[in-house]
Amino acid sequence: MNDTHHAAPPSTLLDVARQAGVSPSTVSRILNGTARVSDDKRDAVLAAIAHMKFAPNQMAQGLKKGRSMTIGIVVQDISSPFFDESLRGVDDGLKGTGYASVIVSGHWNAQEEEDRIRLLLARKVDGIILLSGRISDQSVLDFSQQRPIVSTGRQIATHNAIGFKMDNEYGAYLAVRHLIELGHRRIAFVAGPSNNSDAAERLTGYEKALREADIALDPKLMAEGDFHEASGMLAMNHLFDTQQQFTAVFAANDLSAYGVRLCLYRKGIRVPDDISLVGFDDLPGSSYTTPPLTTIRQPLYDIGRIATEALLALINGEAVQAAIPPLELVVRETTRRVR
Amino acid sequence: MNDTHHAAPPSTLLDVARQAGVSPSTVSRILNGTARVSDDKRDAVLAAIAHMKFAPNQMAQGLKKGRSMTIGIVVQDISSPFFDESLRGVDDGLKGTGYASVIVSGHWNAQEEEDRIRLLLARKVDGIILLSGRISDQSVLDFSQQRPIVSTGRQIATHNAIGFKMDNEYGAYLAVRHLIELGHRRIAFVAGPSNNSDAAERLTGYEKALREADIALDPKLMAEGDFHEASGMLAMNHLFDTQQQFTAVFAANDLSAYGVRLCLYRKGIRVPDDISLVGFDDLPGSSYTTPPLTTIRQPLYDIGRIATEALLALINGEAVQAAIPPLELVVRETTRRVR
DNA sequence: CTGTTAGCGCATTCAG
DNA sequence: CTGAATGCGCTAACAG
Repeated sequence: MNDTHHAAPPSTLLDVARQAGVSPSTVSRILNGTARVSDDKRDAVLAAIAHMKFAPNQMAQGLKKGRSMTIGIVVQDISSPFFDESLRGVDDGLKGTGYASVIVSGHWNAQEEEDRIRLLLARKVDGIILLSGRISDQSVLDFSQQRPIVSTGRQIATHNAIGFKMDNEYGAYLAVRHLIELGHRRIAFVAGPSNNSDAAERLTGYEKALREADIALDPKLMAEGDFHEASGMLAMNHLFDTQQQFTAVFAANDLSAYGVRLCLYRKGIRVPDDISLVGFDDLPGSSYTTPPLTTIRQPLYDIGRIATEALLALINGEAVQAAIPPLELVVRETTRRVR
Repeated sequence: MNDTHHAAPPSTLLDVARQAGVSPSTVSRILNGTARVSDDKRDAVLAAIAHMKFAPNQMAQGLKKGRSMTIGIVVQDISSPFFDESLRGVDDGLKGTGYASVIVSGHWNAQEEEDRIRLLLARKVDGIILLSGRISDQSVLDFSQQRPIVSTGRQIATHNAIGFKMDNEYGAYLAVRHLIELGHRRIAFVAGPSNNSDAAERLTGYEKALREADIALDPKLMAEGDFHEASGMLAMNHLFDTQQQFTAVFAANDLSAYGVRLCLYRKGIRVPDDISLVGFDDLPGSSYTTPPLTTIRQPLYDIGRIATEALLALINGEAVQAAIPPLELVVRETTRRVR
């Protein structure tokens, strides 16, 4: 079973010290730039390091320094374009810092999310970024006693935990107002899951825009989805099955807008000629749908990037001053003036 | 600057031992099930653990046991649906194993990829999964001297490194044959980057299918893209600009097919009525394009999952027997018989 | 400028 | 069944 000839036993700092004829501390000093070292010794050590392809054992370093040089990222779905775009921001934010990240998923389940966070804490991550968590603010605050935490989707600000929150209500309001300005008055809404706070806020924005335009809210024009494509399609089918009349649809996120789009295609309804469609998020794929999707742009990449920079600041005890770009309407080609 | 009242100083195994009135070794034994312990002491220890919310420091454990319980994943683009779908497979494969993963990106650059791998090795990951690497097989073999490696896209099999390879040529052949069977003879090809081996193999498959049907290869019908949407659109524009005639397009991957689709939409060309389109990958989004994309299904999720199981087996010195489902044609709605 | 010493938190001999 | 002692690989005083 077990092969034992794995070759090249990883060399240690001690090996390097011996080979270079110096003490371990000298090697350590050179590695960390902790103190001045004479040129000849330095050269010898560097040569030994290169020769043995030595790289310090990060677990040992971490144990000693109390810093793992690792941060934890909690997402809810590791293969959703929504999270992945932010992860790219995190990745870029970490570039050149020496930090690596371990990514875990809460799968939209509060219990699992807490378990994962505990796992990260046991791994001694130096900080945590929470992307769209389900757990309570209080939990976050509790966890932040152990390690600094940056979270999206919540309004917190302590010495060890900060949160960024997008104004979902405003975004939805922008989307619907755009439709209203184009002359639409019968505007259907494919909502997100009611137990999701972002979804709830977007609903509020929808309502607000209608109210402001003196358009009566019609519950029959609203169908709940779950933020995925299939649910958008289902919701739309339901609207048609119940004979609703409308000239526009606002989907609570781009993914469900894709589903709506497919339903419309199946029914031979043209977009935007017959019906206008607006999404929310502006996922990378939304500029390449047919036709390109009008949507509310959420700065996903920036969120990841800024959260990372904020966390690094927290870790280093620096003051954090983070500003995330606001949501904005991106008019593409799925909306047009009602005839 | 630095706040020092971070509260709840993480308790150690020694703290637990003291609180329970036993020796550290006893606590360790209970934690690891290493030896029998009397019930009363066990209860006391368990109580102390619960009371102090103790969780063993994984860095210390790792240093001691020589196992970090972490595996490294190397992708090329952290926010590409292609990789993310495989990452989901990895995530599921790791579930319940106690392993966590640190994901790094090589950004399609061999040098960066090697650097990242060295980083992972320095972090003492217990194994590495390489998703579509750019580095040479020899490099992989060299790295595998230090830790087991499972890689996709290559044909290797040593005691410490195994590779899984999809038959890209066959997949492309399937795609083009499908088009030919529908009566198409002027089939354009939007290739992938020529320095990418998958792309090269897909080109070979395209050529093979044409040859088999006695259709002369027309270089003017081929345009090189880079696997991204924009390049698909550009390539298609180029084909139109140079007045090429064709009734079908085979795009080397789904992303570029999306770009092709948009170009066609812009020109008012209907799919599949005027032109048929086939992609490659079957990304999650491809069932929701308008119309849903006919493509070659690549078992992305399974690849991640199976690679993970294989790696875990390698780590544990078990025999690995992995079989990845073959590529298959998924006929959806972007292809139809030529009129 | 440099070597010696002492742990970081834990698992594992080795005695009892 | 259980405690004392030792060391994983590295850094940080502490002396020179």
